[in-house]
Amino acid sequence: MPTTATDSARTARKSTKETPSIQSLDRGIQILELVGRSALPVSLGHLAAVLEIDRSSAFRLATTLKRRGFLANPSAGKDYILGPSVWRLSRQYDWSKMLATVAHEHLKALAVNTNETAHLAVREGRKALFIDHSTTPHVIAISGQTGELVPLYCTSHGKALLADFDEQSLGALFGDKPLQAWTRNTVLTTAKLARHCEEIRVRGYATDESEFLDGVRCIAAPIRDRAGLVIASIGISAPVARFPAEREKEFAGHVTAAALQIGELIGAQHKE
Amino acid sequence: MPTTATDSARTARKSTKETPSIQSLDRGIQILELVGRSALPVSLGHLAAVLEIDRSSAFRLATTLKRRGFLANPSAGKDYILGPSVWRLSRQYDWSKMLATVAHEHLKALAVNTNETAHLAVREGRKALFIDHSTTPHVIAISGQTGELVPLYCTSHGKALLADFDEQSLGALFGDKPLQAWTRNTVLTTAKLARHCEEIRVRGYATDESEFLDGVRCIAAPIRDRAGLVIASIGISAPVARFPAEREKEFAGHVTAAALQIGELIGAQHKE
DNA sequence: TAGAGCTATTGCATAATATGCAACAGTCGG
DNA sequence: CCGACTGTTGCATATTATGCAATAGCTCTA
Repeated sequence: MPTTATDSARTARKSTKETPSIQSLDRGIQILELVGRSALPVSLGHLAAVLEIDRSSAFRLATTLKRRGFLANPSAGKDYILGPSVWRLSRQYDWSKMLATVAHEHLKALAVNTNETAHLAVREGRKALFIDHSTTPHVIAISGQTGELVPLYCTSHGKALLADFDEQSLGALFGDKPLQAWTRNTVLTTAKLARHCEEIRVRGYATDESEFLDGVRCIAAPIRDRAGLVIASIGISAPVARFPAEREKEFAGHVTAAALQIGELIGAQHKE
Repeated sequence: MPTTATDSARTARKSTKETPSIQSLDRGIQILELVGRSALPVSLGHLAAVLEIDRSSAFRLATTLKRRGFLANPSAGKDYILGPSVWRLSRQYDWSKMLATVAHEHLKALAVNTNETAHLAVREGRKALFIDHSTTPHVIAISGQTGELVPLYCTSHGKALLADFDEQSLGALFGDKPLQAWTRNTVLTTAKLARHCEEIRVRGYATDESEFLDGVRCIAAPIRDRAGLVIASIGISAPVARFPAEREKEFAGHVTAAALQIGELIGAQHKE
């Protein structure tokens, strides 16, 4: 079995270090990934061909997956699609926990690199929810409360999360209620907000020039999944004194890099 | 290995008939299910205990799963939570396809039992989308176009999908635009619609008394996942001539039973 | 209708693979 | 500093997954 040797060699150099992977489980997962990736139902032959294993093996793996509800047969015939169990699993789970987990090290790195407080946020209705943060030992620090809800339209995280919204969607989201002015800089119209969003899409990051809290500047970048959808945001906050305009580019670099890395982690997929 | 013998015996008598299940893949899936079900991170020892396998085996299975991103370790330590891959899989997938698949046989059975056209629908914004249908050989039949979009507020499917909405949420959904009157019976206010919804929650099914198309009566029931959320609807349509009031109870029984069965299928989970 | 060519499915012998055991390492709490 | 616990690795064994080959079901076409 020459394939096996090559395979384990590739696997070995990977992440954890070198605990051997269980072959049949790994193959089962590959089947799930393959079927999940394909828009059309996948035939048994196709599975076997891609994994380079015998049809009978593919059949038995697929059958096991089907018994557990991870695969299903479209009404028509015998090709495979993902089953209800995958859905169930993802539904009953609190994903912000997972996000926080995989992103935590990057968050910490960002805090260290910039020497400022870093936050991780997701959208929750008309608010941004901080699901994790990492501080640095500063006398004056932006208090980062994980679990805190802040408005979308006047924070860097909020605006990063809105990056792909146009004026119409913004209107649909915020309704006709006027936006509350938190500081002199708060953006108050969806029209202006839409222009901000456009800029965010172009630059890759959002700013908050004391639009929510006086004396605080923030930068945040949208985290996108492999399909390009914004699923979260990562950024830093600092008192204006420590965040002069000339540092923006430097900070932005760190923030967008972190966002990209996390996005790739979420969308990560092993070869073969 | 006495555990193994007992285990395979249990597995063998299961569903599809008797193609043997692949042990290690099956165990890996059990781990996923277990971790997915648990609110708290799961320790290696716990995994081994529940599956009744050795700690080392559990470790190797979990490691394989982790390599593929199906498990992850919370920032803290070495316990397991579900990983990003599960999310990815569920995200990039069109679930209405899967729903149609698992529900198709029930849909067909419903059409046969009632001898009328049966439909399966999901909510798509402010519309109900028919994702599958099954007809019976009638001269006069309600044409069931899979892929068709119909209004939510004046169809049995639509109202079933709105079952858990109160007047406020209805207002948020439909805005202040007045509802279009399709027939003399169309419900035109969110207040009245909210009362319908309440009735649907109590009775378990929604009706359409020619509120969208004259001369057509429909019944539909919400399909709920294990958490109780409405995810789809199933129902039948018939010309008024074939659908006298006295048959409503009979039809409703069929429809709600089908909805329940599909919901259980979606939420299905293997023992052990 | 028969048959060719396809795909799914099952039987079986073999060897590779997953497994349990046992030893090791790392961590926490006293 | 020691003991109890959990995670991790080595290794020998036999269980288990695998590939091959044969069968069964299906579709298309001649």
